[in-house]
Amino acid sequence: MRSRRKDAAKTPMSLLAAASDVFADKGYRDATIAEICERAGANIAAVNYHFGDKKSLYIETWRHCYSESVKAHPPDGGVNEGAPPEERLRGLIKALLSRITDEDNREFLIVQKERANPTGLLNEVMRRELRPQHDRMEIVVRELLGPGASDMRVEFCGTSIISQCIDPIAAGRWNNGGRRIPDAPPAINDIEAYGDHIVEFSLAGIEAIREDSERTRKAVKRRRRSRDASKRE
Amino acid sequence: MRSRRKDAAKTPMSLLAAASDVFADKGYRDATIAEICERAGANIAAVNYHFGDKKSLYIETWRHCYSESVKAHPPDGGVNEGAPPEERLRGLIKALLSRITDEDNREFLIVQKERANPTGLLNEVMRRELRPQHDRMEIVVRELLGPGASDMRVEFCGTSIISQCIDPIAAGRWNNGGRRIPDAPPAINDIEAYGDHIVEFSLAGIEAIREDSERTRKAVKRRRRSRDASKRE
Amino acid sequence: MRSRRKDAAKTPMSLLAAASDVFADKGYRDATIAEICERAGANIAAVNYHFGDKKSLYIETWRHCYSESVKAHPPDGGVNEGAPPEERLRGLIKALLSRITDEDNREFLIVQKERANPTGLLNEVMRRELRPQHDRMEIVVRELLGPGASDMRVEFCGTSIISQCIDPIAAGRWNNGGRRIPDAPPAINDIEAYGDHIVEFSLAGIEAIREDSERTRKAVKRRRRSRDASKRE
Amino acid sequence: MRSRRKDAAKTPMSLLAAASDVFADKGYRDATIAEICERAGANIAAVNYHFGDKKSLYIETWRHCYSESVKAHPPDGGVNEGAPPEERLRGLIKALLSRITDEDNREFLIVQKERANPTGLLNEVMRRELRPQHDRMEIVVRELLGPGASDMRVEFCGTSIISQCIDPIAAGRWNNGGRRIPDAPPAINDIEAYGDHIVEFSLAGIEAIREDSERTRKAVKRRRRSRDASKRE
DNA sequence: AATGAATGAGCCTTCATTCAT
DNA sequence: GATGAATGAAGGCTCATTCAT
Repeated sequence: MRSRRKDAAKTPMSLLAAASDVFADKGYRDATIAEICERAGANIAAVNYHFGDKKSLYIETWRHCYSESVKAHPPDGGVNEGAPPEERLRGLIKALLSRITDEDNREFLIVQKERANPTGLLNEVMRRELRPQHDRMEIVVRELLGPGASDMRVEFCGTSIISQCIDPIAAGRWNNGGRRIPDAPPAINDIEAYGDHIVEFSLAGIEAIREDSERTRKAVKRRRRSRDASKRE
Repeated sequence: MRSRRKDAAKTPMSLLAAASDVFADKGYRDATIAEICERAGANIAAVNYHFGDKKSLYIETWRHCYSESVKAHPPDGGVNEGAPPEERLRGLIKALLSRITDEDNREFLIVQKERANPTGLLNEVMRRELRPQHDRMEIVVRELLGPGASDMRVEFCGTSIISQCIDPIAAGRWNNGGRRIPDAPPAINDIEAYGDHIVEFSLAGIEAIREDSERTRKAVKRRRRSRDASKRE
Repeated sequence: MRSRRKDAAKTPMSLLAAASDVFADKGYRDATIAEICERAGANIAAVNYHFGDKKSLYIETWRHCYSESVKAHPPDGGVNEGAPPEERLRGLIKALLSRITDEDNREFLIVQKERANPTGLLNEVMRRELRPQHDRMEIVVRELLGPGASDMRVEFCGTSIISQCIDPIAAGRWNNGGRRIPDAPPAINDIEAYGDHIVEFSLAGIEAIREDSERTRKAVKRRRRSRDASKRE
Repeated sequence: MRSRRKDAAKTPMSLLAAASDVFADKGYRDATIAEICERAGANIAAVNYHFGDKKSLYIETWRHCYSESVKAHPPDGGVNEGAPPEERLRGLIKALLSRITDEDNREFLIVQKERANPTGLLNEVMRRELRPQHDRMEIVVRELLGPGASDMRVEFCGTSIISQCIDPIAAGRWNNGGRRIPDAPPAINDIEAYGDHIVEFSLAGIEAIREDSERTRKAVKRRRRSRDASKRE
């Protein structure tokens, strides 16, 4: 007979694991407590007993998945902080892609479902994830754009990069075991190549924006100077 | 009292309108026939009478929204087919953005919900939309990349562009009446500016990929020539 | 254009024909007005318009089927009233069998359904059929059993004969187009042979009952006489 | 208040009992889960909780009724296997009659309803009952008919006997608490006497068929012999 | 005379949650 | 600490019937 003490925390963990799968697969509403308990090999009352209600389980499940996700995928992609911004950008992109394409990662799937059918339960908790991700991206992008870039330009570039990573994966537009809708838009077969593409594509995009940005600033300066001059006249 | 006969086609239209709102807001599963009928001012059996069942109403609703969406937003953005590819790209991006940020457009929201929680009911019907969209993008991108670009590079660039458009909107990361999650990553306030940004960012990205692509081809040629030469020796 | 006058009675007849099929196939409860109207090529309100409600249609349908059934199958089997009782019995049996195995006859099927799930709607109307059938049988059986047979013996013999005819057909235990439950008890392939069998089997049965009946009467007489004798002593 | 735990198996049994009554009374379609639950003193969701759905409850109910029926009415009527066939026939008839007239027996009523309005749900399960019943009858009948009887004659005699038992009861043509259609054909008041009648009637019928059968065989032999003789000449 | 849109009651089923052990 | 029987609200769907033309 197994020790009761040791198994004490076992059922909640099984429930979390099962809930991760089911919530990731079906979203909050379509997931049923019955299925979660069954997959966890637990009683149907186990969720309410251990977590209070479905909502709390949902939040707890996200936390669980998020912490596992962070553990498995350091957000800097293993690139040193002192590395040149191009390398750090590559690190961020690679890290993001590898995180959201990790087949063991339920957290991204849950967030995607939540994004489509918001329960509002993860609002508070998700900011802990999305905000820093964006901030990290912003720092690198700002460095690449140069000190003269406006906040809007920085944000736009950050959005461009993150969107390129997330959208095709969120849309299932990549070859994940081949279980995609046939005849749909082409899937991404080679995630690594796609990552390289994003880096190359985005660095060029940023560079163009930077040049444009500097041109604009000079033009503004010029305008301002000539205006000042005309004022002085 | 209003005439019943004259309103013959009115109830189905009211149902479609109500269903558009509810499905767009809650997705297939969370939407209830009761709410749809109530909003349409119809009896609870009206859906089954006019559309057979919830599934058929769902499909019909998407068709309805899609046809309205296409009517309101021609996919070429009003740019002539003979225009230079840069202009046509700008047209595609503007058209896509204006379509999916149109507050009267329920079709995009329904597709996003369907993407997250697939019912499978729109598979066949959605291909009619997604496929052409992708194809149109591919044609312009291929023209911009030049004849030497591989299929994969064309697909990647197309994906990059479409993703930049869709993802921030899908994520609600734009200022749509201010009903956004507070303290979330920054919203896009100026959709028009964001569109211009995508065009500039992406044209530069494509140009970089084009140059890389041509370099690669030359390198391959060089290698081939030298290999042939060494063979001949 | 067809004359309206002539078609005046057409829809009710179509409805009766369709209702015959559907009621015979599914019974009162499982039959739906929608299906009946659809099969009749009539509007869904036609039943209520022409017959008032489902119940009235049901009764009217039975009447319709019954009168057609009687027309097609004279209950004496075509045997002359002056014929010997054995021949008249054969006539009754043949007539009953041919009526209830007639594939165009819906009346028997409706009665069987009504028997299993009584609506009570046909009670009054069915007596017009069942009573005379039983009475006719009783007359012949009484003649065969002789004047000394008790009412109970007459009834029992009548029941025996009618049951042999009805039950296997009601149970679908005959080869009606082969659409029977496989591996069920054997079906009757040759209805005519089965009819001959019933006649032979039943005549012998009646004869035995008759002999028994007479034996009993004599024994009773004997007992009565001896009892009277002992009384006199 | 009664203990819940101890009553663990009580609700399903109550449901089965209530379902037996309701299904026997109204058949599958007309029976409602609401009524069954109400009669069982259970919640409306109890059926789905304990049996999954209405169909499963139906099948389980039949199984329940059938096993109770078999327990209460051994099919041989308590007659020893070594007894003469006349006695064994009497045993079969008495057993069948007592089973289907047992007022506690719901199984027969359910089968009759199923026979009229087949759901198909009991097909597989009913063969387990009908087949053996028929087979048992066939064995005795064959013994009584003698070795020369054709299969068809055996089947016909078996059908005759079983039909005499079932049909009047199925038709409600017996005095079951007086709740019969008034003015209908006469009811069987004395089931025991009717059983005796069936035995006497049928034994005579079988004997007649046996003699006919043997006559036929001799005639065939005679014809064959004379044909052979004429050939030899 | 006849239609078809519309109704509302009722049915089966699902599911998160509670309760007594 | 943990179970599983039981609950009740709610959802989708069917169908006989009604109503305004």
